[in-house]
Amino acid sequence: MPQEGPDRLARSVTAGHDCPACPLEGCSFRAVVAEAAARRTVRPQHQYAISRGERIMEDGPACKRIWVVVRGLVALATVLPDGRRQITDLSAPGDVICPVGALTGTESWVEALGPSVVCQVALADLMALNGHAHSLMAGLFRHTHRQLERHNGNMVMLGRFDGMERVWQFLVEITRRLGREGTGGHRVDLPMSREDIADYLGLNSETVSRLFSRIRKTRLVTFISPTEFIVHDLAALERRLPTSAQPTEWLFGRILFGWHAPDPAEEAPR
Amino acid sequence: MPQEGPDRLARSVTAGHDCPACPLEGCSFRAVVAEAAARRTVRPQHQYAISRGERIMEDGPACKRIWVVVRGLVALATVLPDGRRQITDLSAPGDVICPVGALTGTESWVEALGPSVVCQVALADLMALNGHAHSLMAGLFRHTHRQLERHNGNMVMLGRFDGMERVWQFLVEITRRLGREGTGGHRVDLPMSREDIADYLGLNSETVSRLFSRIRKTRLVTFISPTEFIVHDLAALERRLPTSAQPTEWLFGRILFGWHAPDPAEEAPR
DNA sequence: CGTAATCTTGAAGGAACTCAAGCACGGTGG
DNA sequence: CCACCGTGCTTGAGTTCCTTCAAGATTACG
Repeated sequence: MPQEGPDRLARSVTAGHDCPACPLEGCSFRAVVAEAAARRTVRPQHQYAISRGERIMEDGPACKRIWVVVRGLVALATVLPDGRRQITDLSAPGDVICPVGALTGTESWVEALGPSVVCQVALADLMALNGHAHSLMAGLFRHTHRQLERHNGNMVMLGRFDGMERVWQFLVEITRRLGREGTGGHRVDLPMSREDIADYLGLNSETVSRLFSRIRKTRLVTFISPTEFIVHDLAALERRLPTSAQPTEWLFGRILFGWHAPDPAEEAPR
Repeated sequence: MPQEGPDRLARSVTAGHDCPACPLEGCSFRAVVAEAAARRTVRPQHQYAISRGERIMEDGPACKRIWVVVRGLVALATVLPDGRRQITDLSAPGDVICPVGALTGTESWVEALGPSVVCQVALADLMALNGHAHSLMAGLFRHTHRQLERHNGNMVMLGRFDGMERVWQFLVEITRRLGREGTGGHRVDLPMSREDIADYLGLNSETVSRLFSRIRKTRLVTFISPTEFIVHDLAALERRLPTSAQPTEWLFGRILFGWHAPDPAEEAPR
C-alpha cells in the first residue's frame, strides 16, 4: 500500500469552480481536506490501494465517508438485480467521490477500473475541525453542484445521443481529463475495458469496439493498444459533438414558433 | 396571477430526508424558506403563474435563484443545438428547483409542462436572514443530495432500460408522486404530452404511444383520456420494474466469481 | 509458451425510429 | 348547433441502428 504524504494528497484535491450559490468564497473542499491531512486527521492508513474490479461499498448509511482519488481511475456503478450495470460517473486523480444512497432494488458501489489509490475521509473527521462546518458545507455543495452538471450532461448523452456521438463524447471527455500533451497530440492511457466503456455509455462492448474501429478509420485517433491512444486534433473531435453545432437562427424559430430542426450538414465518414 | 399567502407556500415546501452528511438536524430548506416567507422576504409578486411551454431561464450566472413549485408540473430541460430535447428532472408541487449551469453547447431551462405556479426565491434574500447560513447550506445540500439520487436512477433508466421498462418506471414514479388514492386504485391527472414523456424517457412520442397501447392491453392501467389514467394495482406495476427482481444468489456469484445473469422469469405480456 | 481473457469482426435478429396516414378532441365561427 | 380546423394521439409500413450470438484474432499473464 503506497504511503503518500498529506501534501501529495492536498495537491491532488480539485479546486472546484465558482458558483454564486456557494457564499463562502475561498473555502473549498481543497482547503478542508488539506487541513485535515495536515492535522493528520486523515491518517496514512486511510489510503487504500485497490486493483481493477475491487469495490468500495457502504456498509452502513450512505454519506458517512467520502473518498478522494489519488491515482488511477474509479467508477460509480449501479447494478440491477438482473446484472445490467450502468457506470454513472468516472473519477480521476483529484476528484472527490461522495456516493449517495442507491435506489431500492439496485446495488451501488465505487469500483476501481484499474490499479488505483483512494483516500478515505470520514466526514466526522472533517467535522471535528472546529470552525470548518461552513467550509465543509461549501465544499460539499460545490462538489455536488459540479456532479449535477456532469449528470445532466450524461443524461442528455444517454437519452439523446446515438452510439457514434456517445463515443466521440467519451473520447473528448477522457482526453480532456486524462490526456497528456505530447508530440502529435494528446496521449491517453485509459484503464478501462470495452465493457467498462460500454457500461458508461449505455451500449454493449461489441458496439463500442465497432465504433472504435470506425473512429480509427477517420485517422483522427491512433490506437496504440486497446487501452492507449493518441488524439491528434482534439478540436476536430469536439466539432463532432452534437453540442458543438452552431445554434443557428432555427433555434430562435423553435423557441418562438415551434419550428423543427433542419438536417445538420453531415461531414463525417460513418 | 394567483396570490397565495406565505403560509400556503411554507406548507408546500418539501421536508427533505435524513442524511448523515447533513450535520444540522432539524434545519431544512423548509424552515429557511418558511421563515423567508413569514418575514416577507419572499414577496407575493415573486410568485409566477406560467402556462404550458413557458420557460424560466437564467439571464445571468447560474444558481442565483431557486424556485419552489406551488402548483402544476415543471421540467428541467436541456436542448441540443439541433433541437433534440432531454428532460432531466420533473418537479411537482413542493419540490425545490435549483438549476445548475448548462453544458456549453446546450440550452437549459425550467419549463412548465402544464399550467403551473412557481415561487422565485433569490438566494441573496435567503442569505439575508442572519444566522441562517447553516440552514441554507444544509437545505441546499439535502436538496442536491436528493437530486443526485434521482439522477442516478434516471441514468440507469436511460442507459440500461428498454422502452417498456422505461414506461413502467415512469408510470410508477408519476403515480407515487401525483396519484390520488380513490376507488379502484390511484387516479393520476398528468399534464404531459406524449412528446414530453418521450423527452423524459429518451424515446420518441410514437414509441411512447405504442408502449402505452401495450400497457392498456395488460388491464393494469385504465386510460380515461390521453392525460388521465387509473392505476388499479400499483404493486403489480412495481413488480414489472427491473429494480424489483429478487436479488438472488447469482448476485453474490457475480460479485465473487464474475458469473453472468440468468434469464429473468418472464411473466408479462409483451 | 500455453492458457485465459479481451478485443474484433461477421451475420442475423429485434427494438426503436422515421415517415405517413387516419382518428379523436377541443376551440372557433358561421 | 354543427361544420371546420388545428393539434395531439394512434397505428401501420419500412428502415436504421444496436444487440445477440458466434467465431477468430490479439493481448495479457502465469
